[in-house]
Amino acid sequence: MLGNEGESSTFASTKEAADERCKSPAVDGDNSAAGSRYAEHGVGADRYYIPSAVSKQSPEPPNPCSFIPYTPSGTVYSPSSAGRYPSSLHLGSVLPPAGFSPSTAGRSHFSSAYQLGQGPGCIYPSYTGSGSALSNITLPTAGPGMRAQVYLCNRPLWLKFHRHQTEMIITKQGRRMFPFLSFNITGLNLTSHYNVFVEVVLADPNHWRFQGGKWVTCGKADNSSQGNKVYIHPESPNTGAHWMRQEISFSKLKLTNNKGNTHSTSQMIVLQSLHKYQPRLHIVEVTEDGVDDISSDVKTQSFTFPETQFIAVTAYQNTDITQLKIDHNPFAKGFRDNYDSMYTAPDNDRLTPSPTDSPRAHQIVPSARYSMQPFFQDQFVNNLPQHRFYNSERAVPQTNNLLSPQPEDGASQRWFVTSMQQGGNSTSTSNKLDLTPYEGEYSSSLLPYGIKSLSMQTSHALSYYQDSPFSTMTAGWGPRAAYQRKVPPSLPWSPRPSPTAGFPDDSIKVKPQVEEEVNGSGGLISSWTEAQPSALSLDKTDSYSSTCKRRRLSLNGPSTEESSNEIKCEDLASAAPNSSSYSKEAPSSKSMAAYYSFYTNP
DNA sequence: ACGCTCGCATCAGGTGGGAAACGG
DNA sequence: CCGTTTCCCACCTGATGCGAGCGT
Repeated sequence: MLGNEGESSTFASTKEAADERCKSPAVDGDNSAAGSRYAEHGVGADRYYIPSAVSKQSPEPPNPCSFIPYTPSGTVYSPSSAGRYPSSLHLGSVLPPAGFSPSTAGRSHFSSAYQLGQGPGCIYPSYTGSGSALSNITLPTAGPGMRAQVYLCNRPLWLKFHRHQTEMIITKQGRRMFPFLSFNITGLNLTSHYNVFVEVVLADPNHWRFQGGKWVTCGKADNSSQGNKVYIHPESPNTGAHWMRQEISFSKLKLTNNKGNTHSTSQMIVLQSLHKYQPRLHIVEVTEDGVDDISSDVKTQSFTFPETQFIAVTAYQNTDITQLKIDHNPFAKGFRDNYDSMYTAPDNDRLTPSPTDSPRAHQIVPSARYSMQPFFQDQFVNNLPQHRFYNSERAVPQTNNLLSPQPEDGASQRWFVTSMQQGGNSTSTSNKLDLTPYEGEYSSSLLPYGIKSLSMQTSHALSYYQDSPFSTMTAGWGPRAAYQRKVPPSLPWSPRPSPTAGFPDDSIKVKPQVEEEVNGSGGLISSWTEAQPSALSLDKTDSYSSTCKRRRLSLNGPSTEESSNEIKCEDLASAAPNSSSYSKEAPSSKSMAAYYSFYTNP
């Protein structure tokens, strides 16, 4: 479809910066992204980020370029990533420590680390033939502003969904995404103006079908689809300072299958059911009047987060996804059988949900909510989000990473291809792998949060938003107070603590898996892949499916418990490994330190 | 008396489920 | 016949408006 066709072309087509985009960033990003995507998934990608400049400079071959600069960090990953995905994934997990420790170092590190960049090939577009254009595009190191870093604010939530192969409902009138895309951006020129928009491109050349409890390919994707594939952030154009001041949320973005709707096109992205898509974030420097600066191709930067890929559906296929949506989407509270329990018992829900749920909150928290300041962001980013940050380059880098890890780019590509061809399974597997590591990180943080928040009280008033892990962080910060105020009243559930109690078990259970995964980079992958299917089935049966069923069937009485357990497990598992990494990372600010320590300690 | 804050009610919009309709 | 899509439903959130209470 559109996306595929050419990212470059797509972009070009895209109104705003089509021209420019074509040239560069977009393309690069796409490619890179794609590559990373398949190879690493989100995980790897997140972790690895490359300087935008680099990535842009040379998408494909570029990798080398981007790489070079970041090599150092790259090296770190390379080992891990080098081998294969798994490794990369691991890397991601691993990297954090190394890269993270120094905030600054961390960044560079990340950049290199991030494979996310994904090579052109990875993404479907690339499939079509990626673009040389991309590769050609070179980002000048461009000014300071050019080195943008993007952090996926609600990544933990995305990872949760990604694990089960995210599904997004598309309706005639348009349906919002959930989780929705929310980013924190750094590295822009404060005074320069940028257009920020999301493009959704075909993630692979397959048509998907849900059979036997899992997604399998069935035929080729319909590339002929037409319709808007780009959603421009309503606040565009705006200054770099504006974009970096707070999280950039695309919560209003709607997905539709109604090609005929030209009116609402600007607000809706037209997709085809049962096709897999990959959202991409594009940042285009424009003139003050919002006109793309044609003169500078370089000014376009693209970011792809593999964990945000999803399959468009008109009705949910996987009950796990349905349950996740219900548990985390505030608007779906009405479908929570154990609504009460969720608050009381399931920290997980609360914890996870809230953080995740309130992607906004997450996002907001870090930036807007707390009114993070640059330094904070850096810290934040460096510490936690590092993984998440991507430089525009990052995309390339990712590829690089992939490449790096794998000496042969081609190999990486093959891998991608294979995965794609394989179908959901392979992809899913990879995803899972990636996810785990990341999740671990996040989850770890989350869990603690959850626990704390619960005890603290927050969530309630805060509801979804508060939950965000950051909230905990916040706790340290001023904001928290506010939350507390509200919470008390609403919080009937002092019980939260209990949930915590529950964690231990889950955590323990989970840990083993995580460790295994982490340990063998190569092994991990394999294990994951294998696990996935089983894992999925298991998970479903155990946690989600049970939950789902319970909800619908009310099979399991204590659905809440199950759900909570699940969540906990995930979080905990991830947390454990990560926690260490976090602790390792040096929080730049005291608050951060406290924050981390807080989580880690538990 | 004026201004501010808080609480309640209302409305618009979003969500998944289920059944019906549609198409191959 | 089967899979997919569409429509309607009940429920929930969030934003907004209005009024009451309180402080200056």
